[in-house]
Order: sequence, then structure tokens, then C-alpha cells
Amino acid sequence: MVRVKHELAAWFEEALGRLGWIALAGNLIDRPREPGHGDYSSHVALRLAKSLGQPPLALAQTIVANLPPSPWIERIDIRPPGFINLHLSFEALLSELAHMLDETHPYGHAAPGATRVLIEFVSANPNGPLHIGHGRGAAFGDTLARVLEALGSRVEREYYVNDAGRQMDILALSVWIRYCEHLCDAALDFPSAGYQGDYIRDLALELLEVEGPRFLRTQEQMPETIPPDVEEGDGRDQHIDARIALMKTTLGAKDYEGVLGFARGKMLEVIRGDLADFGVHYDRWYSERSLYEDAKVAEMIRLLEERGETYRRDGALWFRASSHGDEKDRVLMRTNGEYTYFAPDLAYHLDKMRRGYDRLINVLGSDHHGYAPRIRAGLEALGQDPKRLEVRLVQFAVLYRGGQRVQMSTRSGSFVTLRELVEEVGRDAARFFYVLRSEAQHLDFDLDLAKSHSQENPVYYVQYAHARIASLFRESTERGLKPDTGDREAWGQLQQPPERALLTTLTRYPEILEQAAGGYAPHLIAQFLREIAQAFHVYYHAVPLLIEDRALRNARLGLCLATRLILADGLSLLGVSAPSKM
RNA sequence: GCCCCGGUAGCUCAGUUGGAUAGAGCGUCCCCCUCCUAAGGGGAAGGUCGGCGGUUCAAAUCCGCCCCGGGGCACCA
Repeated sequence: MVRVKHELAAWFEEALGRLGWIALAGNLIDRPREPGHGDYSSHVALRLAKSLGQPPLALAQTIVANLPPSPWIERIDIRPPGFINLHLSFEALLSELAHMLDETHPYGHAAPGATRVLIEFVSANPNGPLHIGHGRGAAFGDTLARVLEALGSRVEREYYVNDAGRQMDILALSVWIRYCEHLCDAALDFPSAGYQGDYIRDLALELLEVEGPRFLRTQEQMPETIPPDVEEGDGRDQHIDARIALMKTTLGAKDYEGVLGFARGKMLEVIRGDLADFGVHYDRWYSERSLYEDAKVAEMIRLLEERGETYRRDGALWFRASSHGDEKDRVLMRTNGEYTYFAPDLAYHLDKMRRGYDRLINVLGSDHHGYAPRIRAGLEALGQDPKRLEVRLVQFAVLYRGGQRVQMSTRSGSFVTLRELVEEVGRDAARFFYVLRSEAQHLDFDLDLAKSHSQENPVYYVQYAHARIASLFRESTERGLKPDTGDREAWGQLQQPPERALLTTLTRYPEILEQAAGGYAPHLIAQFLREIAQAFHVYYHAVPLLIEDRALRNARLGLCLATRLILADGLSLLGVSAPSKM
């Protein structure tokens, strides 16, 4: 794959090398906004002026004089105060067009290389269905994975399943109470810290269906050893923990595990289904429990201890995180002998490091931002290079319907699930809207806009351009004007301003992909697809395509096909379909 | 209090790692289907890039302080 921008940068470096001027950090070659400033430009003369003590305009002239001849460039302008503007030759554009039409090598993609990347995203606890916040992480993570793959990385997608610990106990308790309620046909005491959502009742019914009533236990009265339930504070946790303990003794270890295992398995199934229907597929579901079973947590702790990174205080085991850039030291094992969430998670990250990836990417919700320094500190203490870990925080999404903010609250279970969103607006709109904005931005998600099949909806705008081209080809065939995009006879006539503009826009695609991958910025692709669609719609209006002149018609249809291929490619990177009819 | 993210047109947001006259979509106001999909196109109005300093030939972009919005600061996960 040829990347014009790289060619031009190398070209400039050659001239600078000849002159014995040191190459500067940063970009040598830009895309100017102003069309009159050429297809590419360089401000290198401006930046060299100071260190060389010469006026930038004179430097620009010297540099240009030392540029070897290039088939890419037909004209070079030097403009005050010292910009060098480059105008691509028409031949260069046509050569790019040929690349675009080569369907064996998608334009802008790179051949698979040696770089191995592990991207972990979503990793929501399996204690409920995914909600729209997870959806954004899913869309971002998966799109990023696709973009990195397109540029040659070997990417693995991984979901870390927090299937151990207290949350699973709360899930089991919640399901069990609903199960018993259903069997006794009576409302039981439901802890305020339990999971309130309707899906818990569904799980309880399924449990009854599969396992029968064998988990039913009756209890006349709540034992007095159970602290009273409260809405807020420590008492809330104490109450539910006591209820969990009571459930364990009441059911016995085997039946307790029966309920918990069922609920966990079902919940994972639900999540997996939600993601699959969203077009997201994982290479690995990594279980937190397996870390215990394989003694990886204990081993990690031992390693930390050997390295003198731990100490005991107040009966707990602490990690010296503050010696590695974290705000404070962190507890690994609580006074009650149980690990904190941090311990297995650090063991997990150590495991990921040892698996030999060049880069680890974690996509987390923005509420986890304080967590990254802790993991970095841990990895450093374990002798790993924390710079190999890249953490991206995805900001929250807020839904709007009818101009009103849709209220959500996890505690009461009244959140909008990813599945509901997809059912309401469709997968294409959901995925497109999610990645239309930078993940660092709070997202206002307008449900009405996402649903509307009209011009203000950017998804349809882009898809419509694709469908229009497909329609052109159908129409052409129907009229007996069989398209032959291999016919290059009249390529030289693709000189109308709108078609040159379209072609020039398309040549930016490889640069956009590179930027999106390098900056973890898939939103650039969504934005750029809109630009392509716009350039195409303008072209479509301004220039008649299905004309009598066979050669020119084929040339124009070739340009249309190139547009279609790039639109389809970009959409597929976003996980959005490219319909051929709308 | 400390930390992170954000503040750009009426609204929602881009802004190529410091470059030229700050852009797009929507909304508003004009205009365009005898014609390959009007889910489209053309045009107009709309800006103290949160504020004040600083660095630089050049700042929306880098630095400092301040204001506003969101999030985070557990022996929770």
C-alpha cells in the first residue's frame, strides 16, 4: 500500500538530508484546510528559520530547489511567510484510484505484521444485563480492535469476567429470594443492597424451571443475629453480608453453589448474547475464578512479598503502591482474610503481561480512572513495564428522548439496557452514534435522531451514499450499459472539479485510518465517512454518470466503485452495515 | 481539599499533535426534482475557541492561575 503522505515526508527528508539540516520532530507534511493551499503542505521552513538564522522564505526556496523530481507532484508554490504548498499530479491521483479498486488489498490497510495487541473491554460484572454505558465501551473497544487489525496488528479481544467474590454472592442471594417468593407466593424481605431488576425474577423462574423446587427453604422469622437493613451506609452491607452467610448455612455448600453457578452461567449467557447481537465477539472470556483455581493470585502475592513490596498493618496485607506513583498504598488482603478486588485484578494483568503482547489496552468506564495508577504501580513492582499498558477511559452516555434526559439509576434497576437500545434504534445507529464522538467526551445520545430515517441522521446519510452507488450499478446494468470498472481508457478525463474533489478526499482515507489507530480515535473514521458521503452526493448531483460515452462512463463508475469500497470498508470498521438498497 | 475528563456557532461536536481567512452536522432563512434514489444538492446568517497572564515568527492547540460542568478519591467492585 502506498501512502502518499509518507512518500512526501521521505521526499522532504531527502532534501533536508542533502542540505545537512537535521530533521525536526513532528510533522513535515500537513493537509492544509484551504483548497487553494494545495493538496499537501509543509511548514518545515518556518520551523527551521530560527535555528538556522535565515528568513523562512529563503529557506523554503532552498529546500524546494533541493527536492529531487517527483512523479507525485505537479506544482510547488512557496507562499509567505514560508509555507511550501504541494499540488498532487493527476497521475498520482489516478494511481491511488487504481489502489482503491484493487479489492485484494483494501485501500489504506496494511498487511498483518508482528505486533500483538490485547484489548480488554466491557468486562462488566456478570450481575445484570449490559446497559448503555457498557454499550459505548463495547462499540469503542471493538471498533478500535478492528482499526488496529486493519493496520496490521494481531489483535485479541478479551473479556475479564468478575465471577468471584461478593457480587456473585449478592446475585445468588437475590435470585434465591425471588425464587422462594415465587414458590411461596409471598413477598419476602428483600435486602436494599440486593439486585432489584426484573431480570432477577426472570432468572428465578428459569431456575425453578430447570432445577425444580429443590432449593426452597422456609423460615418463619429472620434470626436476630441479622443486623437490620438500612438504605445507606455500612449497615446496608452488613445486613446483606449476614443474609448471604445465612443463605449459605441454610442451603448448604452444595446447593448454594448450585444456585450461584446457575445464576452466574445464565448471566454470562445473557451478556454474551447482548454483545453478539451488537456485533462484538471475543477471543477469550477470562474468568476471575480461574485465577484462584490456578493459584495465580497467591503466586502474584508471593512475588510481591519476595520483592519486598508488601507489609502488614492492622491485620491486612498492603502493597506499597505509593512507592510506584500511586496516591496511597493499597490493601491486597483484608483483615477478614479475603482478597480485595485489586489482588486478582493485578494477578490478571501480570498474566496478560506474561503472555507476551506488545501492547495491552484496557477500555474502562470513566468511573475507574483512579484505578489505572494502581495497576501500573502493581505491574512496575512486579518487574513489568507499565508503559506497555494503555488505559482508555470512556465517558458516560446520556440518553435523550423527546428532548428530555432519560433518567437512569443502577440501584433501583431502572437502567436502559444495551439490548433495549439496539431494539429501539437498531444496531447500525447505535454503533455509529457511539463512536461518532471522541470517547473522552460525554455523549448525548438522541434516541429520536438515531431512529429518524431522515437527512439529519448521519448514519443514514453515509449509508445512503453507499446504497446510491449500488443502485447506480444496478440501473446501469438494467439500461444495458454494463459497467466495466476495469476500463481505464478515459481515466484521464476525470477532470471535473467535483470528481477531482471526490478523488482527493478518498486519498485521505489511509491517513485517517492511521490517525485513528495511532491516536485510539475511531471517531475520526465516522467523521470522515460523512465527508466522503458529502463529496459523493455533490458529485452525483453535478456530474451525469450513466452517459452514452462508454469509456467516460466506465471511468466515472470506477470512481463511484472506489467510493463505495471505501465507504463499505469504513462502515465495516465501525461495525455498521453497508446496505445496497434503502 | 486532591486527581482525571470536558468548556469551540442557537444545539451536538470535529479540529491533522504549534501553522495560513477556526470547520461540520442539525436548527433558522432563501433556492433546486421533466433528469442515474430529494434518506439528496446549492446559498445566507451565525464565533472574544470559558477568563486572565505567559512561551513562540506563529496558540483553540503548550505552560501557570482562576471560573463553570461531569466523574473519581474504600480493608466496594
